[in-house]
Amino acid sequence: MDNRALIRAFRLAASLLELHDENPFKIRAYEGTAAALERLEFPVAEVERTGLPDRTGLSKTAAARVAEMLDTGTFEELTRLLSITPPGVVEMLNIKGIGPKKIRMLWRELGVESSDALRAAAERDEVSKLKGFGKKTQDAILQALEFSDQSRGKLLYPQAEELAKDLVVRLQEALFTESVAVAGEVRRRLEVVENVVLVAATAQPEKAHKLLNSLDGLTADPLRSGPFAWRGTATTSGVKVEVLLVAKDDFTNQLFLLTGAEAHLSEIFVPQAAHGQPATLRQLLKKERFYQETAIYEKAGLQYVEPELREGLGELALAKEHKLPKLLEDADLRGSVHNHSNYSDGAHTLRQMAEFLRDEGYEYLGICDHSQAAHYANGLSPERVHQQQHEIDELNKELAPFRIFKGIESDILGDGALDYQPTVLASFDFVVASVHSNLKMDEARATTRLLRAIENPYCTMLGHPTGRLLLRREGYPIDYKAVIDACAQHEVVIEINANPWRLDLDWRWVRYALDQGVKLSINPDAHHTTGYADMRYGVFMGRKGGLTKEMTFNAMSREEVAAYFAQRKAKIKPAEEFKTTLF
DNA sequence: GCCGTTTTCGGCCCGACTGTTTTCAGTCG
Repeated sequence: MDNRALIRAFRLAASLLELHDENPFKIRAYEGTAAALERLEFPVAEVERTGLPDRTGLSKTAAARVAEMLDTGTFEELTRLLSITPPGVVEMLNIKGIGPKKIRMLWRELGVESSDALRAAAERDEVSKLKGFGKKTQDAILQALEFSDQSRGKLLYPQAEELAKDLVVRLQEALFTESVAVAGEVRRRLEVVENVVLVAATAQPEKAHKLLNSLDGLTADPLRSGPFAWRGTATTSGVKVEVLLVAKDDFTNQLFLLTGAEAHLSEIFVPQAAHGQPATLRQLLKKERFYQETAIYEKAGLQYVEPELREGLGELALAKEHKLPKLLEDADLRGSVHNHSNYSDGAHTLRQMAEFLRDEGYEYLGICDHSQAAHYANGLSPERVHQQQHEIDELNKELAPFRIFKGIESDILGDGALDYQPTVLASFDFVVASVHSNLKMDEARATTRLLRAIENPYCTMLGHPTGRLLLRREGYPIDYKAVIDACAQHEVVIEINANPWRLDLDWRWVRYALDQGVKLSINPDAHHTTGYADMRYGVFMGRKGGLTKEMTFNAMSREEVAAYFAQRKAKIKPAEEFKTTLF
C-alpha cells in the first residue's frame, strides 16, 4: 500500500464523519493525519511499525490507525463509517461542488442514495427546493454529474501507459515474441485515453485470448471480439482495451494503421494521384507491405512523422515540404523551474529538492513556493520569502555551479493583480503567475484577469493557464488567442504544467504559441522529489504541439537562464511609475 | 481526535467566494 492510498483512506474517513455530523475537531484530526502523510517523503509501508510515531510525527493513535491500514487494508473507524453509509452515498462524495453536508441533506431529506437518484431528483426540480439549495446549485449538480459521466471509461495518460506496458510484457511472455507493441492513443501520447490498443504478431491468436480472458483486471467483451481481435475493458476504470492479433508479416502495417488518427491516415497528400495510385497513407498501406514505419513515409515521399504528431492536424503538409521540426527530447531539458519546497506545501526541503535535481544531472532549480494569498497551501509571508531567499543564497554558495533560482508562484488575485507588493516581487529572480481561486469566472472575466497579470512587468511566466484538472474539473474558459498574443507582446513564457492531471497549456495551442514566438517551459510543479519525473509528460505534450529545443525555456543552460532573468528584470521600470495603474 | 498542560479537560479554529440567505453555511484550493 502506498502513501496515496493511506491519504485517500483518511480523507474519506474525514468526509464520512462530516457526512454523519460528527465532532468537527475529530474531522479536523483525520484531515490532519492525511495532511501529515502527504508531507512525508518516504513510503510509510516500509517503516518499522513501532517506529511509526517517531518517523511520521503522528500521534500514537493515528499511527496505530495507519498500521492497521497497512496490515488489513482498512481501519476500524473507517469500516464502521462505511457500514452505516450506502455505497452510492459514498460515491456522491466525489461530485464536485457539493460536499458532505449537502449530501447529508439530499440523503436525509430526499432519500437520495446514489448519483443516478440525485440526477433524477434534480431533473424533477426537487433539489432546488431544499433549504440551502437553489436553482444554481441544482444546475451545478447536474453539470458535475454530466462531467463525471463523460470521464467514465477514460484514463489519464500515465495510468493508460502503465496498463498498456503491463499487457505488452504479459503478451510477450505468453506468445514467446518480442513483436507486441502499443498503438493508438497511448502511442500518440494523448493526455486522456479512451482506448488502449495493442498489436501482437502471433500465429497462435487463441493463446492470446486465453491469457487475456484469464487476467484479473480485464473484462472480455465477446460480442466485439473475433478470432484475431480481443476486445474488452479494464474492469475498474472501464477504459476500452483492444488487442489485435496479426500475422508476423503484417505487424508493421497494422501497427501503423492502429497508431495514426483517422485524419492522419485518410488525408489526401497526393492531390493529383493517377488512377489506382495511393493518395492517402491508408491507400498506400493497402497496396504494399512494410517492415519499418520509416519506409512507409519514405515511400510516400514524406518526412518521417513522429507518432505524437499523427493527429491529422496539418503535419502531412509539413512532412511533404520536409519542414517538420526536430521535436524536443527529455535529454534537452537542463533544469526545472516551477517546483515547491516545504516552505509552502511541498514535501522536501530546499536542499533535498536541489540535491536531487543536481544528482539527476540537471543544472538548475527554480523554486516557486505559493504566495501569501494561498493560505491553504501555507503561502509565504514577505518575512518568510526573505528567510527562504537567504537560505537559497547560502545553498547556492555550497552547491555551485548548480544554481537555485529564487521564484514564487504568485497567485493571480480576482482582479488580475499579482500577490505581494512590488518591493517583494522585485526580490525574486522570476515570477510564475497562476490562478488558484475563484475558478468559476466566465470567459471574458477570466481572460481579462489573465491579461492583467501578463501585463504586470514582474510576471515572467504564466502558470497552468486554465486551471483544469483532467477528468476531474473543467478549467475556466479563456480566450486562448488573446492570452497567447499578450504573452508574445509582453515576453511572458507560458508553462506546460507537466502534472498529468493538468498538462496545461493544452498541446493543441502549442503551435499557435510557437508561431507567435512565445517560449514554453516544461514545468513539473513538483511538490516532492519524485514529481520531477512528470517532466516527461510535459515533453510529450510539447512534442504533440511541435515544440523544439530552441523554443523550450528550460532547455536553456544555467547561464542563459540567469542572463534572461537578469535582462528581463532590468527592463522593469521603478515601481512608482506603474504603481498607480497596476496596484 | 489531539495537544498540552493550570495533569484531566478545555481549546483547538484558513479566507475567499458563492449562493443562499436577511446574516450565514458550505465548498474549495
